[in-house]
Amino acid sequence: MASLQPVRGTHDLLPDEGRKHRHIADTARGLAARYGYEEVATPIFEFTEVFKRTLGDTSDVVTKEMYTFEDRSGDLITLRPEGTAGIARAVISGGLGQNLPLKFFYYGPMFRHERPQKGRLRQFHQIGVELLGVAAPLGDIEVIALGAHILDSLGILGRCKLELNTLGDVESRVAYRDVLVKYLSGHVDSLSEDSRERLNRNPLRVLDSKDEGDKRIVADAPAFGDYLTEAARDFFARVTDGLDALGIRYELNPRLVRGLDYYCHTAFEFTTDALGAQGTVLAGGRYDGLIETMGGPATAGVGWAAGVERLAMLAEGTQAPVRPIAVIPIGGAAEAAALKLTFDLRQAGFSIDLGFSGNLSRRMKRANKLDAVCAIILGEDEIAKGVATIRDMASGEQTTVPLGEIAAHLARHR
RNA sequence: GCGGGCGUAGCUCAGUUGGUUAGAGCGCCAGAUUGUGGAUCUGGAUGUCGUGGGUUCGAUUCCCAUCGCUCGCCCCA
Repeated sequence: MASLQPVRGTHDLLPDEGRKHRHIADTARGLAARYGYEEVATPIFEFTEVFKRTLGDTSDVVTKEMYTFEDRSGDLITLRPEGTAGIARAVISGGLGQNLPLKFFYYGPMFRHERPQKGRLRQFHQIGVELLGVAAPLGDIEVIALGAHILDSLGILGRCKLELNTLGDVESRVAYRDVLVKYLSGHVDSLSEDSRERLNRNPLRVLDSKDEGDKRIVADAPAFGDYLTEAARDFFARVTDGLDALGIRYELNPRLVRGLDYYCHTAFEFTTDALGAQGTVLAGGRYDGLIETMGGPATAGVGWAAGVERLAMLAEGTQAPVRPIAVIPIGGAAEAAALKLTFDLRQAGFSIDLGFSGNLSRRMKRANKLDAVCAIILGEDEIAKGVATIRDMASGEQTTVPLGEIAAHLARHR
């Protein structure tokens, strides 16, 4: 702790990158609103139990990545590693289930104690949406369409592909889990150590293993598709039909398994190969059992989350900084007048930069660096005549304007 | 959590086969221009050579540890 370094895996969002984040958040928020999803913000910490219960005791996120601490009242608190659990909790504690369906958008920091890498931080930001109370495939379709729409608006849909799978309903999963465990148990000696562990805790995850040996075994495993109930199969077919109808392209990936335990039916993931090892850009799925698991009424849910830092690395656009008008006093006598003019113009809705010090040349340089649209120059000559000189920074053209008419003269820059 | 690479000015990087004053470009500051920015020219300031320890007459250079970044594994957004 000798040197002043930021905590590992955290970093400062300075103006340049901050504007990029805002561009992404604003784009997403705007489109979400167009689909009827309103922004909500839940606390960034919750009782640890909220995440333990919802994410599942077997997930890595819960077992080794949470920032958990005891607060001064002895409560066990966790910094949220993702957004869905907090929203589900809010739905229950606020009795929001009375007003289904609920359509929420969120944006904020998340915390996971992972090894930092490109596109993987310990404090990172996610945008996400949750649709609660819609059990029909139309919900899955809408949520995926919104995700695709946002990626498209950010100009990165073309570099992503949508992978899609179904995890079926509980009945399907129980049936499949049995045959899968039976099959894998027959090959237990050839499985990787990780997968042997998964076999006990969460066998579906073995399907997702990157180990070459595991892949060979998995290749001959019974297919989940054969064990789907008719209802689950039909549900998934209606989702894919809907995507087809909207012209949203996808690839079926039977190996796509979600890391968090609360998912069922549709699982999807927009991935890219432009980000190295961190290929997932926007991912989510259906989680019908979640709210009930937490002690609320049975409530259907679908949603997704996307990493803002990852989106920022892919997206080209950014929010342009505000171009100010520079007010430039020359000499001590003009400063009082400049101060007053500055604050009056700000009240009138203009974005004004009043350099804090320096002579005319220095202040002009500052105006130029800030990309000011124009400079209002106030010197002794001007003050004596009750006017100001307004210089258009692009053309260099200067006009003399009476002090009382400045606001009107600048109206187009408001 | 495991393995590989890297760490020199605000930024991008050169360099030192261990030896006195560590460099460039960009940026920054000042001047040419005490009432005019962007271009140009001139000058200037920068650094505990990531940190701590060891070897050595001497370490930015070699060794160890540590922190950070990075790539892969893992996990995921």
